[in-house]
Amino acid sequence: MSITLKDIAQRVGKSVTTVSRALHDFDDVSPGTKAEVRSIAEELGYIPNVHAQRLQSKHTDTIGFIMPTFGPRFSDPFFSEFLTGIGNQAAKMGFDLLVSTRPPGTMELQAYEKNVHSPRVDGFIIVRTRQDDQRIKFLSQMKFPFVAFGRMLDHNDYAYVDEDGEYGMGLITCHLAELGHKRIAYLDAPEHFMFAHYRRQGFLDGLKEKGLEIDQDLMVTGDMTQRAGYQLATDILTQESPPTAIVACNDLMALGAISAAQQLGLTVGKDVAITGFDNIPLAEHCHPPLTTVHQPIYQIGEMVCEMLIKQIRAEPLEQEQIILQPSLVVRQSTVGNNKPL
Amino acid sequence: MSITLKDIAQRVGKSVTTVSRALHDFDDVSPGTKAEVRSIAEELGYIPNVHAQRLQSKHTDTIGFIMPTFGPRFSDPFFSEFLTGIGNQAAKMGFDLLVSTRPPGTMELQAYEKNVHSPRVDGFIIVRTRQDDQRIKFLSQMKFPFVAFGRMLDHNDYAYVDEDGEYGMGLITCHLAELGHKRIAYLDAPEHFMFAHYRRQGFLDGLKEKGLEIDQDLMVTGDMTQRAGYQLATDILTQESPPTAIVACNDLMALGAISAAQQLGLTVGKDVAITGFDNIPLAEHCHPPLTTVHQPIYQIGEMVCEMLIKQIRAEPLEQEQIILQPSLVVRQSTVGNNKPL
DNA sequence: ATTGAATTCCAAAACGTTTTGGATTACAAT
DNA sequence: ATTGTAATCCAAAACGTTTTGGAATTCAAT
Repeated sequence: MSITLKDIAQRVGKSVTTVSRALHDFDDVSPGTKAEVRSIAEELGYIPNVHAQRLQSKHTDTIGFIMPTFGPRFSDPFFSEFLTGIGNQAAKMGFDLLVSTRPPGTMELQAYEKNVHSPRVDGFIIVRTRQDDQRIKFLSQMKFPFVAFGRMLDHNDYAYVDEDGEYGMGLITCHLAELGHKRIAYLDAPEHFMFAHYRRQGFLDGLKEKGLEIDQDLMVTGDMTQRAGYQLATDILTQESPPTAIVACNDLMALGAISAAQQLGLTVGKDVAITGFDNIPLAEHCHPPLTTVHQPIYQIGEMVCEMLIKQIRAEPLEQEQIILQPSLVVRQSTVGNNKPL
Repeated sequence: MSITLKDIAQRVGKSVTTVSRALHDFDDVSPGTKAEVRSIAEELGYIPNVHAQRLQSKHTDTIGFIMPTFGPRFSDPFFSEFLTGIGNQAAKMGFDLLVSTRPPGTMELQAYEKNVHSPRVDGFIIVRTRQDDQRIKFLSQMKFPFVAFGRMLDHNDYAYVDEDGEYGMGLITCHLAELGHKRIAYLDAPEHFMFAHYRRQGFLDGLKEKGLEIDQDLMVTGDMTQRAGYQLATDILTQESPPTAIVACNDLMALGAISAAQQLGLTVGKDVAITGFDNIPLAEHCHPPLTTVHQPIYQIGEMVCEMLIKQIRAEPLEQEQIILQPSLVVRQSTVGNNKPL
């Protein structure tokens, strides 16, 4: 059995009330009693029963994160890094982290409902916002605290952090245009993802800015995996008039595209330029290293978590909505130099 | 405010006891009352308060998973896939999942202690077992339920699932030996990891079986990241008498090694053979595709979770200890054929 | 001596559930 | 009429905490 306030009270010869208040440093407990209570609590190894606390206090000191997973073989490096960010920050601020995994859809929404109604968490972190995002609509309507990584188009009165994907993808497109590329393919993600929307827009803006044509045949969509990148790039590079550059909307697809190009005997960075987006750790140590846009996922995880906890505690936020300006990371997948050292 | 048993009791005109027992289908409640209680509960949208339930019932219906993370930029595809496995299985069996992130060490052990003493979870899932694993020692000593992914050497009386890394690495080593390789380098992981121990053993056994010498200069250790694989392979391939094959103890380091070799102008699969271990999704779609040993991480996550929940529920396990026999996946990083299609 | 204020304490209620240990009623068997 | 049994119900206790609303004591000011 574990130690309760009652046990301490008995040892000290005071009431449970006094012990509780001593441990919480109320000023109607004498310094002597406080010291004694604390020392005995320490000695007995007292750890409060969270369920009693939560039942009484009506809050859970827990934040919820429902991971939108796709299929069983779900292996996205984004999540482990992001999770580390929120996990570390939550621990630092004294919160627990409740994680669920659900494919987007009905079951996912039910998980939100369950956790809201039975008060399992005090707030949610939402990632990969979507057009017409049911999660955000539901939580907004319930007035339940949440912070999102990602914006929405119509709905703008909630707290979020996002990276300016439009700007970032513009940087990439201009970079390629300045290297002389005219026919540039684009490996898109499903359009319901907001990040895909912004990045695509940035690509189109970039083309326009540089006076380049948009070739619809060179715009294809995949599921963001390396496998998809491989297949789409293979298709595109084997058509009659292949592009000289491939812009992938994320690093994973770019890595697949690199493999595809190499499989076709092309030298990436010379015969064809390929770019990604996210700057995952893998991007630096592939061959050739990938030109991409950096996204500080770990830090975003920390920020989002901190904002959520402040919101839960009703502390003021300096900024409700944060948009990070990304930077371009130029590597050899666009600027060649693949000779042996 | 949310609906409680009291609210239902008032509406039905029965006691709280009866309402509770009706909802739990006890047979000392008349069928008519049960029906009425249920319909009213449904109508009011009753959801039980988990904290009251947990305070009363002494169990949490929650399993804990403390991710051993290394540094902030922690991006290991293993974790998202494994997490999906345990998350899905836990949801299927009606359990919540509490996740923490801690670098191995004191803070990590404190997290276990906190979650055990304040009864936050009913059991733990442990991954990447270590020599002299404090987590396992602590939980065993506390008689607190847990299931591990991974074995230990001395301590064997706990439930686990593991893949036979010794056998798997033996397969790889023999495969390379049969291709005629004599000088084979080994990219090891830190020796305190049990999986590293077994895989290394399999490599050494394989060499011995094929009558090959062990060259200590060709055995180097890294931190399992792609970056480490890149650097170690660069070192090894630029020494005076480089190996003809590199065996990495995991896929991530193997991918780094592939990049390193390519950076040096070598053709992987022809000039040098490189192998991994884990068969992460990336391994299939890199260039050249990686010869590796498959590890069904998602399924292992499911299994471990199911075993843990059964253990918590005191249901019998068919098997307390499961060792999976892995299979070799031969791809072009060892068997060449890198011509354009 | 009385009043007032400060200090230190605590019994009881409350949070929402489940469990315990009967109580009540109805009805058949004696 | 009494006993036994089955069916149905419930008051009260319990889980461990925090909060409420005082009570008791001390000591200084009047």
